[in-house]
Amino acid sequence: MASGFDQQVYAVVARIPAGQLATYGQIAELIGAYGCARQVGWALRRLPLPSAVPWHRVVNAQGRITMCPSREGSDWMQRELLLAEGIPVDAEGRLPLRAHRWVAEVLPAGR
DNA sequence: AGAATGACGCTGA
DNA sequence: TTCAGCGCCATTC
Repeated sequence: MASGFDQQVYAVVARIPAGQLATYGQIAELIGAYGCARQVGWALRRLPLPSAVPWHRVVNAQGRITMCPSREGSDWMQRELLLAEGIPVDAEGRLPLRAHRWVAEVLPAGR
């Protein structure tokens, strides 16, 4: 069952604009759970597919898709979805995170 | 209740 | 830049 934590994660992920990326740690921090980046990963793991949440826009701070056998290949699906968003993903799962970094618009008039 | 695991992050080598 | 180790914290056995 999706716990409140999971709902918060989905809510934040849903705020990520198309073509932009966010990290697990960033999501965790936005929901007030700094240091719980792993829990964010679990929330996405429990996320059934297909889902209305753009989970594919969430990657690790290393700027690479977390390729893990526990995902039953959903990691490669994420790569396909990112390519569809216009984000070039390397065969090793690496992507231009710095160029597509999503910045939560909660700051006063950026810049 | 205790120990092990995990879609992570950071620092050091 | 890549690899290894340690730390955080909730979930699972």
